[in-house]
Amino acid sequence: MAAYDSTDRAILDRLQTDGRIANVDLAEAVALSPSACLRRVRALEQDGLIAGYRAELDRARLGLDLTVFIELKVGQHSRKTAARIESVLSGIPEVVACHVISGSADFLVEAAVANLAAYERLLIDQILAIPAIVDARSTFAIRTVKTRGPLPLAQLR
Amino acid sequence: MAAYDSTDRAILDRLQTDGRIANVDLAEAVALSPSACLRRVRALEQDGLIAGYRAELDRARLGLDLTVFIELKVGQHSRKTAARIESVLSGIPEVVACHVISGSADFLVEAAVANLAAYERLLIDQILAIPAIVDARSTFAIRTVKTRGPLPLAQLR
DNA sequence: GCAGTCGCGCAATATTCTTGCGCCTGGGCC
DNA sequence: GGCCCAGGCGCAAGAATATTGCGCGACTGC
Repeated sequence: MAAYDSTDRAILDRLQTDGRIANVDLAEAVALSPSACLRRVRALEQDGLIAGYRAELDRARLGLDLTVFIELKVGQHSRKTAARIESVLSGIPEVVACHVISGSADFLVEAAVANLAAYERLLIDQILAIPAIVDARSTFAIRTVKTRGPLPLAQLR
Repeated sequence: MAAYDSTDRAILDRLQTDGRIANVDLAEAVALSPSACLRRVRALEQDGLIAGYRAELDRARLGLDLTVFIELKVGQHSRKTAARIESVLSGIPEVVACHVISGSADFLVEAAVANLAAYERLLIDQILAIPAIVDARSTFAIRTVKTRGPLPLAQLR
């Protein structure tokens, strides 16, 4: 499949908001029969547009009161060290997101931890323990206005 | 409800990975009968631990090739301007996350856009158009190692 | 030891998912 | 203009799943 219409967009839009909506209700919301709707959803999954479904948990209620952004600098760059660093970082449960970035740092990591003590353990024992990481600069989220918001669909063709 | 056990954790863990798993299968995965499992899930939803369910879309396939982090500085701070800025920022579809942060900037925004042209429009027409925003520093994600990863559950009591 | 509470599994019912099928529509081609 | 084909739809039936009431057993606190 290569072209998507406004119905597909409506489906994606709805599923981004409520990923567990019954197909019957989704169908009604986008003005299709359940069978046609389900076929569209399956096609979107097949195409990889829908990568999966996730339950969205509440950080505060989980006891994760601290969201921290950590910029990391790497000493000697090489394909090998980069791969190693990435695999270690993404294996840390507290690491919720991780990007290779432009600018003065090399990685931007988002971590969710319970408190400052947990943050310290994460930073010292896990992140700074990675060889080749020479610097870390942390920024704390004082308040989260929006997180994991829906992706825009306007550009979809 | 106030105390959670390892079965609750297992349920949350599973639902974070596959938010649309059939209750029958979830029940089997956590070694419960379907009815008991469903009651647990409902309780977790009621408690707000499960905030909702979302379809996870693929940015690249949506045509969102650029993830940008934008640090914003605010000129004169006041409760009112802060509230205004937040509401405008979270209303922008491209803004996928937004935090009030510590450090030299005031806001950290994550935006998903199609390309540099779209980024420019977002920055100039939408973000810098907000009064009281005096500076913006953008960092581009060269590659995304991990995004919207599962939250850690180890600290849950 | 006993009553109360909580959470479980079972089973029946309601709801939903899923798939085959025939129909309609629109585009390309004589 | 008319024909043929492909794609997508709705309908309907059967399969699977969700949902709820109910009784039972285990643990708690007295």
